[in-house]
Amino acid sequence: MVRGKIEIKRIENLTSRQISFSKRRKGLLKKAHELSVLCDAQVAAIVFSQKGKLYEFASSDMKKMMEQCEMYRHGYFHAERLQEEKDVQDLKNEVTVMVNRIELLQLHCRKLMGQDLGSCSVEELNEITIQIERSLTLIRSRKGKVHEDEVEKLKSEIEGTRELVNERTKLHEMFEERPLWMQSRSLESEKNASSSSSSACENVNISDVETDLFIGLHRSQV
Amino acid sequence: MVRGKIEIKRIENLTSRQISFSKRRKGLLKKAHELSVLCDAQVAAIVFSQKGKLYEFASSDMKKMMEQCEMYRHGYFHAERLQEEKDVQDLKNEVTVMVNRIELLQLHCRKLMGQDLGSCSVEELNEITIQIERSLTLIRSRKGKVHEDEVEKLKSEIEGTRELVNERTKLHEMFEERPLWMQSRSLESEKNASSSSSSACENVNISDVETDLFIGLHRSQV
DNA sequence: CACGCTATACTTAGGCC
DNA sequence: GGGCCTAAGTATAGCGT
Repeated sequence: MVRGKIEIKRIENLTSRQISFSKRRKGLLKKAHELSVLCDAQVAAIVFSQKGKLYEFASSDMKKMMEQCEMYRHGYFHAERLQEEKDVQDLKNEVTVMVNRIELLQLHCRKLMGQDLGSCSVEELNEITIQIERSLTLIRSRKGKVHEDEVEKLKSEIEGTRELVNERTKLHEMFEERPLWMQSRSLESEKNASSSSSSACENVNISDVETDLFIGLHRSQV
Repeated sequence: MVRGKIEIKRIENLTSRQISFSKRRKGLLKKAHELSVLCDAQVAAIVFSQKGKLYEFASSDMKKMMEQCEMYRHGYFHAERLQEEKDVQDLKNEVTVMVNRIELLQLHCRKLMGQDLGSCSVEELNEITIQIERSLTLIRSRKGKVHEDEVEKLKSEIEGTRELVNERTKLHEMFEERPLWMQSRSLESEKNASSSSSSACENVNISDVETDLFIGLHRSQV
């Protein structure tokens, strides 16, 4: 029956090929199984027929590996994948909500700014007017407050300055004579008045000499 | 040499097992190859030695499949994965931008409504005041317009009503005689007046006849 | 380990049911 | 398709090198 040894190349006769496929496939899986048992090894053999039918052998560990592989191939880990999709959907929803929120806020702002009033009913216009008048009151009161504060601040600054001046004056009083010219001038006028009217002549002369002296002192101070 | 047929169970002798493993492994891969060629099928055979060394045969398509499988196993498709991560990041950025946008808008709104003015400088307060005053003007003008429109509408309604009344009156005039008693009475009085003053008597008679004719025509039309 | 040998066991092409 | 038969071809256990 069987003559020469067969050549390893595609069997052209369909029937023969199908028969061979069946026999050899069984043989291969059997041998895979024998190998895995006899030699205690991890073995897998996978065969697809031309029609796409799957035949396989896999020793226990291999089986696990292949299942994992299959899981990854069919849209990787389902749970993970679903979670990711859910997260993305949540984010998108969030964005939508925000877009709406922004539009509403914008509309509100625009209405407060007197734009896009075309869609407003008379009631709405009244409400906005009331709101804006209230705003105006609030802002004016705030401005008033700010101004008051400023005035207050300036006043306290001035107060501070006056105190400094007072302190300086006090210090002058405590550690110095009152400026001499002040004293002398007042004395002078008094003396002139008194001298022109009726007083001692030597006194006038003495004050004259003293006056000269004071002028000199002032000039050196300037 | 080889006596009885061997039993398919783990070979206890290590050396024998290793030798068998080597021989049978080669045999298996050879048979896998033969099957794939002879029968034009997709075949893969994978063997791990106890030491973890890998030996395999895979026909072309299987090779691709296994590579894909490997890719999936090592953190599924890189490109896809990266794209997904990028998309998520983009969405998150978008959300952040929107959150900022909303905060700004809210602040703007609140300021326009006279709230949270604490942080405003005098200049800003002035700006807001100007804006609000402008708004007030716009809203009032809008209100005025709305009222005008309403008045206009009412007026035109009234006008419409009046026209209807006019039309009704006209129709009455066109298709109906003035109530007979009115006409007769006025003619009567005129005749009485004219005849009683001074004029041709035949003329008065002729007009009487003509009037009678018209009355006849009108009655047939109604 | 790898290779060769050899007797034996296993596989399988071809045929038939 | 599957099962059986048979003979030729193949694989391989156990041995030696």
